[in-house]
Amino acid sequence: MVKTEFSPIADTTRRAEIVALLRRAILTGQLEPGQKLNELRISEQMRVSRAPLREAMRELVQEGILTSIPYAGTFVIDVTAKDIDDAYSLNKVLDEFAIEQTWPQRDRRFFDELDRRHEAVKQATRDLDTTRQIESALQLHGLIYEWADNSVLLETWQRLISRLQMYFALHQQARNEPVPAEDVHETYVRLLKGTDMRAAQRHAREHINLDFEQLLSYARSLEQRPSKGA
Amino acid sequence: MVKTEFSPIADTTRRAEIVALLRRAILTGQLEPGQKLNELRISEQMRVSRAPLREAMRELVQEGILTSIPYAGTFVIDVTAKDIDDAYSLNKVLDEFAIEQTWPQRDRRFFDELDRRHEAVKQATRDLDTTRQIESALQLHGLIYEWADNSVLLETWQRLISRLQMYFALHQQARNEPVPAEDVHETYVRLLKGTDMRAAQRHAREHINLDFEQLLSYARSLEQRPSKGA
DNA sequence: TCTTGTTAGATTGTCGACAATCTGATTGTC
DNA sequence: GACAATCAGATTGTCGACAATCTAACAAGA
Repeated sequence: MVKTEFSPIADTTRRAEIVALLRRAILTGQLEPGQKLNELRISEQMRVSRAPLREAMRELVQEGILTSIPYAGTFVIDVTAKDIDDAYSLNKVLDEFAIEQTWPQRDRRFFDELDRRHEAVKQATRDLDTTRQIESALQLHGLIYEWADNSVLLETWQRLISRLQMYFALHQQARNEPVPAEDVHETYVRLLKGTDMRAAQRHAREHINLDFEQLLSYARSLEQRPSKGA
Repeated sequence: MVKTEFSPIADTTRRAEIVALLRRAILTGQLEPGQKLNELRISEQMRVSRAPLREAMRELVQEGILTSIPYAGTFVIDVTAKDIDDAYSLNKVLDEFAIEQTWPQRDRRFFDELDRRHEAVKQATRDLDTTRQIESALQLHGLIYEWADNSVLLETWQRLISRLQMYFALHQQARNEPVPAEDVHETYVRLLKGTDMRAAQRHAREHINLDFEQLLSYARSLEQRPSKGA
């Protein structure tokens, strides 16, 4: 008897699709921070009623990328330098923990998946597809969380990553430069395959440091010149 | 001119009240793990329509204490020993981080608040009010998170605490014993007031350890004899 | 001129009804 | 009797309309 593995079938509710659409629009920067989401207009554009749209928005509010004020509206969260700094410092701690938990569980499948995701980043870089580059880089980084076998940790990471992805997308969009050509993940992958856990943890911390420094300076520059809002 | 400070007025939507009602029912164990929430029945009991109820349930799903299966229903999450273990080990890491961040920011107001919350726990203990004892103990423990001045960390803690409160309530409910009379938080409070940060971190880790061990053995005993479901 | 009261328009919150889907029992067939 | 097809009931998902609330413009009065 062949042992076939079936993945869960897709959610077939409008609500789930709306969540996916909105999330993507926010995380890619199509919807700007602070922007108000008009329920009537969006529901007409999507050809759905307001009920599933509102339920979807509730989910994204709890997910932390929308914020809601009763009778006033629902808005894309604002990005402050402090938010980025907070997320960043927590991320350092979680990374260390995730690596520690994952370390003894690394096996052939782990290394294969590591290579696969690393390759995806390199491909996106070659294609000059910044959005996919950000997504795939976070996917690569998320492997240690998936492998740590701790559902609460994984959830926490995914909430964090929503914001980070948004920050990175805005950053990329703003500076509008060609993506870095060199492969900044080479060392990270190599150390995760090695035998020195401390070294891997240290590198993760410093490596992330680098990316965040750019983000922070960008966010600070935004706050120098506060926008008038949408 | 007197400078009066006003706190934001309460949310006046039905949705917000429903969220509060449901959350309380779940976290105090009135609604059992795995139990299905019938939308029609609950909406009739609360005298509201299903729309705000469903939106409230979406929020609690994202909060991690409900789980939803399309066209099947929304259920209170199941509590497995692994979940508790996962939450527990993450909590240790976060505690350490929270103490580290809070340490340099401790001031008079911090110590006063610490005493106030400690007193609340002792009062609930004297009153033999187990529900309030759990709540106030978690409040005491949460002070280091509120003081760490990291919004992402605080959010993470609050998500974690929802589950922990549920676990503790179920545990208390199950063993049905009088609450411990001795004051297990005395040392914790004293160390947070002291000068040895490492000692405080170490104690937090071990102190939590104790509580969790009880929880874990309880959860494991449940899994030995799986319930038939509601 | 500044403040306060009013009003119209737009938007969010809530409701009741209908459509889509699931579950379990029943029926019919081999 | 075992099994598949069908059907009724219950429940969730979605819709369109109405109620409650907010915002901004305007008018009235000190």
